[in-house]
Amino acid sequence: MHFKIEKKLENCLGRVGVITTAHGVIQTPAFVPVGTKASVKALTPEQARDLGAEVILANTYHLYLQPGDELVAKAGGLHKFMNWNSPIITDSGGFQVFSLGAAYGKQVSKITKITDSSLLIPERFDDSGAPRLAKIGQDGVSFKSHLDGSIHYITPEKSIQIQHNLGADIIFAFDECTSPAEDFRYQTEALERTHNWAKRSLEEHDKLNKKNNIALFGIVQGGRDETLRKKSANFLKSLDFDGFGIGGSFAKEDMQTAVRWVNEILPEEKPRHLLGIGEPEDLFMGIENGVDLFDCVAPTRNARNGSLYTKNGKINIMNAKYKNDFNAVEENCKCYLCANYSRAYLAHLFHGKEILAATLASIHNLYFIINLVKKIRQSILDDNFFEFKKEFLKGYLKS
RNA sequence: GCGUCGGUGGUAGAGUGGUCAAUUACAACAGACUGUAAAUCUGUCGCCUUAGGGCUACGAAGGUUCGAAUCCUUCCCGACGCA
Repeated sequence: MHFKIEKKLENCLGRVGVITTAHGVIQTPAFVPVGTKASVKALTPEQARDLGAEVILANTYHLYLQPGDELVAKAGGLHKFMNWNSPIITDSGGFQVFSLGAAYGKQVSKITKITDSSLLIPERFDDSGAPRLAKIGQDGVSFKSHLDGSIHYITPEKSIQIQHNLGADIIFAFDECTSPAEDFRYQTEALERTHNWAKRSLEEHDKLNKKNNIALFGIVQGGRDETLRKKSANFLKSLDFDGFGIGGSFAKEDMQTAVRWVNEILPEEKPRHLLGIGEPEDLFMGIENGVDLFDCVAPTRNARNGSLYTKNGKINIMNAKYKNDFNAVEENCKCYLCANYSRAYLAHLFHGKEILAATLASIHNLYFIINLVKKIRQSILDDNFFEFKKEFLKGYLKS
């Protein structure tokens, strides 16, 4: 993998670049659609490619459980298995440590509302007895499969081995994504663990990467604490990673400062991936603060649930007012949905639970988000990032 | 015409003397969703309300009872059986 910066955004951390991999280039900043189980839900790879995706992100834990990384290796690797011949990134399973662990059965996710104070009270957090499918052990994490209840112990070494079997172009170190509700003591302990796992991930990767065709990114954690975040960035910077992920579950208002603290420290010449973030306002924030890659399930999940992006904010296509609306979801949108179908038709597909609804809505949402990042990229090249940002957010956030 | 069974909120379908404005499902209406346990989840869903409650309701009309969707009578409607 090779990363080249083409232009920088003045007086801040933003930049435009190109990542070159064995399976092609990624023009950064870029949005990476999520295809957890080797499939961008509801879309064929051709559809994903046609709407502008240059790279996708799949998941180590889910593919390890089903169909198994060895089967994927036998099939000739992920690219061949799923017929996606462009770059692929795999996440390490670190997010599942969180989503199936501390967050299991709770309202917490990538973004936690800071107003929900009960989530920020440390005393509350002795819930070790609460049911969860992931438990952190000495050496790694014990997962109980949500598919059949079987137990699987994933170590950093194991995660890297699985990812090499899958054969993505960019892979991630195994980490522990923490909840913002954890107290400082726990965040410190978890960060030490993540750092230890980062080193072990790197060592295992170096053993396996004989052909030198796979890039490994380390993941910065540290919760909402400035010293921990900076400590993490400095530590990871000292190791020989090809790039970095910025992880964690955030209170929305903490995200910008956390990203900035980290990116001011991380080496400029290596790409940075803000993990799991992708709402329009977050994309502007991240890019302005030096993020090169974003992945997020929001466009595809929202699409399947009838929530569609427009330049005037999100709309719920199931709302009664769209039943007789024969306009496109978004006027002048060049996506396949808007070029050919009306709001009324899409609303009908959703009300009728037609499977095509998910496909058409996903095409639109992914096109919208991918294209938004492409426009932001172009605005930096054209020296009008801030004007574009202001104009876009004025319309998008007004409602 | 006789007999049997049945008529419950937008629909299907529970309930069969008080805890029933009525289980549940679907539909409807709205909201949420950020490294995918997610084609998922949450809320509302007779009318009015100063949110305490008030009012009208289980085919219709009478009746029994302190009290009826629930019991009785007649009528109307439907399905099936016999003529």
